[in-house]
Amino acid sequence: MNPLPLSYYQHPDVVHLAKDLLGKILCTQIDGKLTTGIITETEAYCGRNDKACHANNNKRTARTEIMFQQGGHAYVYLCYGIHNLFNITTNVDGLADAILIRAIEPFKGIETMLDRRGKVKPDKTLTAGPGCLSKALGIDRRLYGSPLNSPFIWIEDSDRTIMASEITTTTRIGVEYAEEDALLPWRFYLNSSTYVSKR
DNA sequence: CTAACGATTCGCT
DNA sequence: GCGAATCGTTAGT
Repeated sequence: MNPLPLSYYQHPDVVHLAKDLLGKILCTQIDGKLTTGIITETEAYCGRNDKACHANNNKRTARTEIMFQQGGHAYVYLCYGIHNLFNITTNVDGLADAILIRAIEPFKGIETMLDRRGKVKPDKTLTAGPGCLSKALGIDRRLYGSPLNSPFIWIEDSDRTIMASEITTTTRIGVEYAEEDALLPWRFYLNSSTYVSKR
C-alpha cells in the first residue's frame, strides 16, 4: 500500500485533478479482499457556480458536509435508491469540490469483482459505470468520509505517464438538470481504454 | 410528516 | 430504445 499523499487532493483546480487522476490506481480492501483498478474515466464537480454539483452555491447539508472538509476523503452517496456512487473530495477546507469516478479497468482481485457483480468473464460491463465499479470494488456508504489513505480505500500513483493526446474531454453524463452547466467540458476518459461508460 | 426526485443499471422489445 | 427498480435526501407543509 503506497497511497498518494493527502496533500495531492488539496489542489485548487478540480478540473486539473480530474484529468490527473486518469491512469492512477484505485484500491480497496473490503472484507479482507484486495481489489484494484486503473482509473479510466472521471468527472469534475465544483461547489461554486456548477449547478450539477450537490454542493453548488455552497449548499451545506448532512450529505454534502464531507465535500466542505479538506480534500482527500471519500464522498459516497446513493443514487436512484440503488447505486453507490464514489467521489473523491478535493480542494482545501471550506471549498466543496469533488471528482466522480465513472470507470476503472480491473487490475487486481478480478475474481472478487466478478463474484460481487455476479459475472463470469471480465468485460466492460464489470467496471465501466459509476454504480458498476462501486459494486465491483465493494464500495458503499459505509465508506462515506473515509480518508484516502485508510486501509480500506486509497489511490496509488502509477509508472505510466498519460499524454494529453490520450485524453478525451467532453460533457458530463446525466446532468441535464444543470441547464447551461451541463455543457461544461468536465468529463475525461482515456481514449485507448475499452473500460469507459456509455454516452 | 409528506412528496418528489435523482451524477444509474438492467432486462425486455 | 424504453421503462422499472428502489430509497435516502431534500425542501416544503
